[in-house]
Amino acid sequence: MTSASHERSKGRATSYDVARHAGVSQSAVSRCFKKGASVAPRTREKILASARALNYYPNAIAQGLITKRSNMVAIIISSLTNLYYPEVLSELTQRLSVKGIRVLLFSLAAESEVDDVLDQVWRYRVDGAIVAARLNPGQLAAFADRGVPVVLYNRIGEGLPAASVCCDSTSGEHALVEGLVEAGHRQFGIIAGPSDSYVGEERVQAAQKRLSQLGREAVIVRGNYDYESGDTCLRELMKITRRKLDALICANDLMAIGAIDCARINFEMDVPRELSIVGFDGVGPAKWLAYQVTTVRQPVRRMTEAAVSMLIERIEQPGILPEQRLFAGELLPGQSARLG
Amino acid sequence: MTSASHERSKGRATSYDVARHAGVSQSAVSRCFKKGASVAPRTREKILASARALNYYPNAIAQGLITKRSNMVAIIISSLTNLYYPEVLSELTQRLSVKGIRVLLFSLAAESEVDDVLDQVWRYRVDGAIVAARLNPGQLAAFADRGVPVVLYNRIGEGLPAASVCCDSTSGEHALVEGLVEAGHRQFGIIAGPSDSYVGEERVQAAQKRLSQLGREAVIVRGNYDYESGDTCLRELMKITRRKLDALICANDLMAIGAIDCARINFEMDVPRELSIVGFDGVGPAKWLAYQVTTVRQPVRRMTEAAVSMLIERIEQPGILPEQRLFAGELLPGQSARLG
DNA sequence: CGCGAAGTTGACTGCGAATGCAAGCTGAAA
DNA sequence: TTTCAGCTTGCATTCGCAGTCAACTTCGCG
Repeated sequence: MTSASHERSKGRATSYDVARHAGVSQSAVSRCFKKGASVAPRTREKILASARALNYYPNAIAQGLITKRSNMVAIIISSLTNLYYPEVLSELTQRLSVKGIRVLLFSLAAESEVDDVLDQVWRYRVDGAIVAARLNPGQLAAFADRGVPVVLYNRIGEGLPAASVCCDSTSGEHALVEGLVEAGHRQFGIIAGPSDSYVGEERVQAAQKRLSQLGREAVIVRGNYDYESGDTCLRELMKITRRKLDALICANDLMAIGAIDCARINFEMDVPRELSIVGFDGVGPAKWLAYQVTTVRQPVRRMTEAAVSMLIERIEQPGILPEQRLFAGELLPGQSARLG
Repeated sequence: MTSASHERSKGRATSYDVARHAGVSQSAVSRCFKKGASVAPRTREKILASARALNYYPNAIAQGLITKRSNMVAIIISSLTNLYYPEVLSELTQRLSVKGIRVLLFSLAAESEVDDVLDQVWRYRVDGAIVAARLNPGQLAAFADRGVPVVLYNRIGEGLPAASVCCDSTSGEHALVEGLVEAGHRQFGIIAGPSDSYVGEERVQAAQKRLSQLGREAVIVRGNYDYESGDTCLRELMKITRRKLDALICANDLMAIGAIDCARINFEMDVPRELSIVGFDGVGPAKWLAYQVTTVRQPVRRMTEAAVSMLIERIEQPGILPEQRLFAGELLPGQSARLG
């Protein structure tokens, strides 16, 4: 049934086995699997036939050793459970795969694990890395030190310049804030993200700044980016503002959704009539009929495409200067807020 | 600033560099990084100091070549956007990481890509694979052929026996169906998953079988596992049943959520009073206040743990017989259905 | 002081493929 | 037929590390 065991059942066939089977040298076999190499058509066919017969696949490990290119990149993501990252990860993986690059995935349960993860990253001699987690300056420097190109995703280099792609929080938050102010909201609240989230802080600061430019201010509480945070933070804000809150700006969609549910179900408020709630990201559930969150959608496809091409550029010609690509988010009006 | 360039700035330090720096042989360095090896404490310290000074990290690629163990496993997942898989992936990655195993991630955009992915899997000489995608018998046989252990996740081997972990659909669906029947529902509908989903088919068959045992039958339409499917399939069912539908069984939570929204918003029905809707999986959003889906929760943590330990067993002692581990799901009553 | 066991250490080889170099081959022009 | 350019091909070496084996230390004990 399954293809019969050929000559050497111990271990997989090597290029030498194929060479012997085809009556050529190992070099010829090697060249056969490298495009642009000089091999006569007849020879190539003969070798490929032997390779097929022996079920030969070039050993990428050995190739990596000699060429010093593993064709693997590390993707380091803090919390995959964030609902926003799965889409990013999936996009990145598929785009890299098209370029012939494999993904070595590292998922962090806690920030403290970064150093352990980097240890592994160095050992595996990855050609580059895409990082969606917080790196301290020392960790970032280590990449430069070792000549491993990095592209930060929705982060910027702290202390050192680094290649990065980000979604511009400023224009998005400004648009949201302006809409809310124009619509006549009076008591603003903000649910921030965890303090180690770069984009989270940026979003909150952008919102705050625009609010104060327009002569308003907001009460801020800090959440954790998850659904429950939306609930608990909204409760806290309602307490602080004595239920006067009528506009809520959340650092991401998931908390906005949590807050919408909490407002409707626990406080029996009408969203958006009595309370406007806005988010950020444009994740799948934000579009669900029950929520239709007013939010800013990150252009994930373009961002991942940029991340991949920036990384590949840097792998192919090391030493390119750091570059930061900023993508504007798209305002999705939704139904969870009254905008002017 | 960054650690100065030592002797050889070309490329990273090798075990020879460390050996020279410490005045010992390369073998000694190698032994230093392998636990249980015989090295005098003084020597070990001297070597580790040199390693630190030179920023040496053992080359996992070279190690893999010689030991024939890459310490990498492939994880092959069909659609990461499924909302259920991110949690699985994150769990798997972290559990494997604890065992010193790295994850090479393959995300399929289409079923047709499986063969291309497998090609890469063979090349990278992974120690094993965890597969949450449909494999045909030939593809499964290829793993056995090459001696690469596989564990199927929520799938079973078609044509060949294979190690697998699954969540038992039968008992879960039976419980749901029994509850719905006892509560006196009369017109049943089922939204199935895509036909290439093993668990999807199993769930539907289990539900159907129990329904007919209890003297009921259901109208079935096929969805795609996503939110929109819940909407479109519910509309179709309402048309077919002329709005008589009062119990809806969905093959997963995401479609159940889509159906709940559609029922409430488009058909202005009260869920669960007029229409009971049940799902399967127990994904995060199913617990959200707006839905509180009546569903069966898969014990993801135990399942991933089982998958990892089964895989590691098979890596360490090849030839263990195939084994199927079936986990019972936990009925979560929720608020989206009236159960008897 | 001698002897053997246990503990350390280094030389050497090989994992599987890529590649520079030189040799062999082909065919076209002279 | 001779000659030279342009392809093909094989040889030998290299990548970085693990593991075998033999040689060398050390130490306890008689």
